[in-house]
Amino acid sequence: MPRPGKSSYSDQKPPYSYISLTAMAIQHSAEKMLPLSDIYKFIMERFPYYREHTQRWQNSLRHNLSFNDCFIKIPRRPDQPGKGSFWALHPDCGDMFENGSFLRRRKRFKVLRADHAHLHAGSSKGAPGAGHGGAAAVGSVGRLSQFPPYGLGSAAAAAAAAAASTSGFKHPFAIENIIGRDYKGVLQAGGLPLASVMHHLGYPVPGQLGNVVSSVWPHVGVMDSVAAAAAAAAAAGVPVGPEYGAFGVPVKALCHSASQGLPAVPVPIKPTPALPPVTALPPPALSLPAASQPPPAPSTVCSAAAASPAAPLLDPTAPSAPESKGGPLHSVLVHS
DNA sequence: TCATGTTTACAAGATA
DNA sequence: TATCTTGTAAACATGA
Repeated sequence: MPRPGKSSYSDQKPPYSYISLTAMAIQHSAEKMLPLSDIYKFIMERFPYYREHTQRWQNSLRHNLSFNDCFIKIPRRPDQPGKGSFWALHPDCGDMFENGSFLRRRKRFKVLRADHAHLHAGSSKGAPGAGHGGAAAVGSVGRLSQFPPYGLGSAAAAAAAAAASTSGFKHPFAIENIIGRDYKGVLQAGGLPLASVMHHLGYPVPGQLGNVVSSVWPHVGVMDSVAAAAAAAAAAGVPVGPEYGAFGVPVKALCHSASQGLPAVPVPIKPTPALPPVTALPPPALSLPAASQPPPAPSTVCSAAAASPAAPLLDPTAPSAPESKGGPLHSVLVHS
């Protein structure tokens, strides 16, 4: 692992996979979604290594976006002209990484087709077994393309949080996963709104969470996603209410997937070597003004999901038909 | 035309 | 050794 510099890995290739880099960029954004060009920009700004050979790595990155279920494509709103769609993290892409280690996922996030038709539509894609290693290539990513062209934004985070609260699911980029074992006591004095936000979400708030995130992802600021997204949504005049998340996404639908559908099922594999102590990592290269973020309106939260009992983990009757990124979906974490 | 997005294919390294 | 994840390349389609 290259020795990080003051704020970047200089010209060395960062030890992060494209999935991690993309997730960083998305999480760093206020709305928790970015167009492809901004993902490029984020990576190039923070990792000089990626200022060269752009064709190569950008092609790889696009491949990852399309291929990996943990990324979802969100159509632009009519008032957001521009090329390409927004990309966000799938609400259910939980626990892909082990204990917040982003160097290599412990399992691949996969979305099964079943009861998530409301979440995903569009063309089915991804011939099973093709590409990336035969059986590994069971790509079936959810697309939100049948959603009105609103952003997913914090709705994804909200759904993820709701899922976490109801099924023990943890978003891989959720603070709990990212900070892993080291969160205790770190954020006590942070005063960040995150805890209150998580509380609003029904998220199990351990009492002290915070910008430890920036220690694990030194190039990313605090991921106060929900608060930031809700604030951004409010500022943007996006419909926010019981039916819609901060960006107009029908949260009910999203939360349905979390509470009644099949949440991501982390499959324990093995004990994970602990991450290097966070103190060994460089200071964050950037930080978000998270401490000044107001808490989101509770109405953006999928309270139904939060209040519902734990969802059934698996539906044995669910069809196991060839999967693709379109169509009804279950979210599972695949490991064999 | 170019950026974006999808899909297939192969190779290397890690892991069970 | 088999499987899985990741990286890379390339062909192709689509839309601004």
